Amino acid sequence: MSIENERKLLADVGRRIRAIRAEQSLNLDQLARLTGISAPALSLIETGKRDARLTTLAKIAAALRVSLSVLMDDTSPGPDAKTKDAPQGYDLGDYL
Amino acid sequence: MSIENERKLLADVGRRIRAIRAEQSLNLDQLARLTGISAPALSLIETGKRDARLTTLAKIAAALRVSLSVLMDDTSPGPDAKTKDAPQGYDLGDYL
DNA sequence: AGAGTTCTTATCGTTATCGGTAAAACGACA
DNA sequence: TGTCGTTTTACCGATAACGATAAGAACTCT
Repeated sequence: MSIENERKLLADVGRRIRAIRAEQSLNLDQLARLTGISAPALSLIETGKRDARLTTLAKIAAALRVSLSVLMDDTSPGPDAKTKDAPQGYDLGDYL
Repeated sequence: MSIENERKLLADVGRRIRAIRAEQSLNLDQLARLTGISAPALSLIETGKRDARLTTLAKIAAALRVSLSVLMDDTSPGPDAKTKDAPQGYDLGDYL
């Protein structure tokens, strides 16, 4: 996890939240009341400037009536990511 | 989002992390070195006692080589959750 | 230009995460 | 009963999230 990846992750999740909120024609104030999260905090999250906690994201997902994984949605076809079950191997060399 | 649901969410995510870590035969110390997160912090997260930030969960997911949504994995068939795209309707009444 | 709506940014105070370290608890196994 | 490996818990200090509030941008109307 590089620092650029972290920024990109936060930006992506924020963008996704904003898109879903727009689909439902909610403004920040309304989503704030639905979630109990202040509008400024939501703004920071949507613009990728804040590293929200898990329960915060869960509140947003619940208010938007989508699952948490929809917000994470890593359907970016990275270098052949299997997205699930890759427990074998993992040769750590003498790193550990 | 009730406070019980939040606790359950943290416990579930923690349990899932622990399960995946066990599959790969990693101990907390090894995962700590892979993620840069201290072993005590990982322990708190896995036992559902800490509300981790998004980038923290992302580091764990990366180290375990699974996608973030695998950690969230809300495949618990709740009351017919569609898990995606439910933007219509949403009658907020005069609540807003 | 002025008013209205929405979003952004800033500041303050409270609380929580997080890494580090160290100590305690829990195993298993001889 | 011991020790070893692992995990949990407890403290510390630094950083950051979060709510509240208020001020600033941006954008659209008339």
